[in-house]
Amino acid sequence: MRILTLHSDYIKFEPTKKALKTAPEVKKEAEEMKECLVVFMSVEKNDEKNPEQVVDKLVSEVDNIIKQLKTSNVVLYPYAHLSNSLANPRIAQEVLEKAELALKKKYSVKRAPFGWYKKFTVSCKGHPLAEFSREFTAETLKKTVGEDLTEEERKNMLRDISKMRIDSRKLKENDHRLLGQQLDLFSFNEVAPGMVFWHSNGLIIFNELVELWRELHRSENYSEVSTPQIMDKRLWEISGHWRLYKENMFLTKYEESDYAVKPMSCPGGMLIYRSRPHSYKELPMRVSELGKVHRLELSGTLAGLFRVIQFTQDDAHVFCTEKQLESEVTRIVKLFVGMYQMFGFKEFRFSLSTRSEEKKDKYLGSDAVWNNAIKTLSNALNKLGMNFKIEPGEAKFYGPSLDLLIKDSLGREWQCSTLQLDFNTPNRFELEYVDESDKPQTPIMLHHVVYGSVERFIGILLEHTNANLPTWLSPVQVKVINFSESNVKAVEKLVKELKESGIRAESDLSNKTVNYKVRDAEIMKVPYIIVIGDKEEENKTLAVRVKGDKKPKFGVKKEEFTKKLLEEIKNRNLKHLI
RNA sequence: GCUCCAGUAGCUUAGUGGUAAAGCGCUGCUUUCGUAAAGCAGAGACCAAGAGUUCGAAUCUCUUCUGGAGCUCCA
Repeated sequence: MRILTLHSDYIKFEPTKKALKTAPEVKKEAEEMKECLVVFMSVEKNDEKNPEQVVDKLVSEVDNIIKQLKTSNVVLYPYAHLSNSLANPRIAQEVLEKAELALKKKYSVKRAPFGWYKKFTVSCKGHPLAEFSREFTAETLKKTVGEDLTEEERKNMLRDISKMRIDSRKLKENDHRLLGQQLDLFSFNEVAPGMVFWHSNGLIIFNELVELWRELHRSENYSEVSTPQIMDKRLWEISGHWRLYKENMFLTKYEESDYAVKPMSCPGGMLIYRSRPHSYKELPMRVSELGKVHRLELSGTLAGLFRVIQFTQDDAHVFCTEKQLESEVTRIVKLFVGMYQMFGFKEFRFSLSTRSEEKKDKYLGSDAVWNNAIKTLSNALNKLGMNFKIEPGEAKFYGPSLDLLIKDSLGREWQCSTLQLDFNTPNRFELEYVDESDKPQTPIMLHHVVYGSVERFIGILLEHTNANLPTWLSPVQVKVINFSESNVKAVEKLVKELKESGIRAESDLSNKTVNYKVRDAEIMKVPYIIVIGDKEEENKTLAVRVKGDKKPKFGVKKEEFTKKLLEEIKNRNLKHLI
């Protein structure tokens, strides 16, 4: 809420015409008050969350001001022009009415009509305390007063935020949102729209994917870095984000300076590059960064894991010379293709995103630079014999990009991996290396992501496989079930041994029938189900049921099972070895 | 953000004006079972939040929040 108070000799006002259709009817008569405090006020969007608190705050502000003046007359004057983010009129009127009631207990109050155009004259006294303006909201009130919630407020609030239900009517059976709930992988909560709460099972998948990503990048000589989550506005001005991406960035403050929560990891990475001089001998220099990024998205675009506000980008930056560019592009394209074949995606194609002519001011860099970049990308693809389609107007603001589109088991196309050429950022950050003849040169930069967003990739993978994940990705790899109470110890021993050899094994010792427990493990998509009964204890073998099979395999030797399973996990096989 | 739709127990749903019903899950007891659901009993929701209409609201109206479909945007 914003208020402007004037200690006045008199005020006269008269409604002329309705400004809002919903405004209550009033008499079109002039009203007047003498020797009063005129409070011009506007109720703002922020106040909607807690109108009562705002009323309290308004009353206490008026109290404070009046204490210093010799008057007990108050005129409440709704004055929308004080703000450009007005509250809903209903709420504004409610606040106004409640404020009037509260103030009437102490003062003689007049209220100008809400939702009407009014003509008015006012005579301000002009002494030092005659004019004040104040701005406050429910939140700042909370902080300034510093009071804890009452027991009841806390309970109501907790009840309010503790639910988020899926409307499954229009979702397919294998929708990742439903699978995520069934398999206890992740959830969403209204306190963090568009941000994932990873449950233990889901985080296992997440971490396995990250581990694979790390292995791949390590083997191609990437070094991994990590940069801060929020950084000073100046950095984003340098990078160009402030001008071209500001509306998507979360802003915050630290000691009077503006900060932005990173929507991309690149600018931070540039500062690491700049932290010491570089030689041409270091190039190509490959750096990876698993960055949590936040992007303000229109609320209607959010969709499960597919589109979120906070996500994890498996970013990488390669700094190289112009000569090295094509071979780096080729290498990265191969990296992409290899990766998706690993997950069993067989169909894919490339698309080359370029600028559109109409919106040239939305991009950084000259024509020559752009044309050159596009040429390099298409050359590399042609040499690899990969087909691609050019998509004008799809490029990022700093350079053209090459996207890998994969087709999932449902025939849908997804863009996950992308490779972006960036001839601009290195210039803006004045990145340099020293060449053979000891002269400073600007490196060319490549950005690339393999998963794109780890969150979204998990969503795609869940639907692609209907959550029948390969063993290496399964949250629980082996479920061990006891036949009767006498077998509990044998089950516990086996689970302990499996865990010690690095297998994610769990027991189910609950007082249920074997049938029931097998069914439960099948529903939870556990790849291997082992039942231990007296027979197994006597013969020292295992009865192993592979997920989906109709019958178990009896008489499996424990050592052999463990060995094959470890092999399957280590090689990240898509198919079961047992 | 816009348009339309939805929000009832941990989950799936029934309940269209008289303060909530069921299945699964959970807890307890019985049962000791051979590869997709053993039996009985019990606990558990003030119906997303707020306001309004009404003698009375899960149910009608409005607002807010969140989710879904589409538009738009994107990793």
